[in-house]
Amino acid sequence: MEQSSSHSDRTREKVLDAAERLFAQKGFDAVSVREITGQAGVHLSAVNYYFESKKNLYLEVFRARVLPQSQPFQATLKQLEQEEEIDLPVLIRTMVSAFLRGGTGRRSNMVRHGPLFFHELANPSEAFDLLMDELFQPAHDRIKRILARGIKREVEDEQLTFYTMALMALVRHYIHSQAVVQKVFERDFDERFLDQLIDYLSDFMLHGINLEEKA
Amino acid sequence: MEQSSSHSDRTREKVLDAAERLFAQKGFDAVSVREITGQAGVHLSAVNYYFESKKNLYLEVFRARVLPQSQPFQATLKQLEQEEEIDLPVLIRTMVSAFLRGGTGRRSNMVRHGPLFFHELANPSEAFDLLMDELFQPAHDRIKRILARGIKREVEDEQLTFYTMALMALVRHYIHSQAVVQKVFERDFDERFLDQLIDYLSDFMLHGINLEEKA
DNA sequence: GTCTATAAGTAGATAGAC
DNA sequence: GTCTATCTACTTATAGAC
Repeated sequence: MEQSSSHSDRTREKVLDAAERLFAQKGFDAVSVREITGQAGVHLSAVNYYFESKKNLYLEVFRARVLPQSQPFQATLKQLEQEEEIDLPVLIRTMVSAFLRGGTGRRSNMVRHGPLFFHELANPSEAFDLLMDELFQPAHDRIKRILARGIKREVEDEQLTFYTMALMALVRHYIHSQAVVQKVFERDFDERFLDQLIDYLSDFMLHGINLEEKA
Repeated sequence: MEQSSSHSDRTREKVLDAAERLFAQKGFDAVSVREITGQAGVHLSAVNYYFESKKNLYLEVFRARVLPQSQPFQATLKQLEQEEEIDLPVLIRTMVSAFLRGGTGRRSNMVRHGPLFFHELANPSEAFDLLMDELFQPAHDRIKRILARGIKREVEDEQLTFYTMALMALVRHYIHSQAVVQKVFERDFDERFLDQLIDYLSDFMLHGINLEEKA
């Protein structure tokens, strides 16, 4: 902690790498400390030395990896909120793309960390509050404000909340359930499919929102 | 098995009840056999006596509870597929309602068993194949055929698959993430909210599908 | 069918040598 | 900072008395 000793830093990082990967694959309970240190190639006691406990290591994965790496995504939303852009199709496509691509051209961190979110939603621990307060709720609020600006007609607040949740539900499904998606679509979850998906999702969202009064 | 001894039947059922509840709350790994038998008010060894193993008890929850209780829901889809009804708004509303209400007026089994699906999706075991083959895939195929009949214009098969997944993603979100939903909407997940939700979801689906060619 | 007792394994965590 | 060795607790599962 006090020194930037490259060796001990690397040991700590190796544990964090393995923990991130294994917790994402199996969730907290199904992974043992022995499994983590085994894959990291370090000694069993390294977890307690560097992180005090398995539980704290788990939380550190969220604090040191998940939240920092969601910054590009959050920055995209923040920027979109401040820009003068108010064209709904552009706004929606940019947000959908930010979710599935993480705001950049490379593989989305949201997709990489999807399984971690998923386990935490299914089995909430202290990390749930962290995710909710630092990621989900701020993102939800921003998306809601962005949609509000892009929608021309008057919309009730609860209706707007529903549109926001619809967007999150749709992208979340593709982020969290890639196995089911691959099976049903009979396609690999590759870059071409991601492009196609962004098209489908953007169009669907746009038309779902742009409704006239009920027939 | 061979006798309908009421005492032993009730012991078996009490274990199954507690297992269903606890596995739904915490998932397989986080629940111990002691916890199950403790809450059921029966002896520890009852699990191995009646179900051979913890793993098999878990599977039995799906075989004896989840799948049978999904019958009303599946029956609704089957009936909808065979009826001459081809009005898209009615078709969509009936399906959305079947998900969230399980096809009847009382609390949906889909909602009751939501956490079990959720844990299994996050942490797939043998029960995943069971759910996929006996519930998700058949439901998906039926919904897709029902939508195909209700949509007037020509639609590509993959586009149709996407619409089907959109419906499942939207309802799944409300079935699986009730905690998040309550927090964001600041409303209880009661009957009134369920009615409102069915309105929102049906409208959103309907307009999301009924798009003209892209502007 | 239900109990006691216990086996056999694994979990997270720690004291102390190096 | 990393290792060995071990502690304590808890897990599923089973053999055998009642």
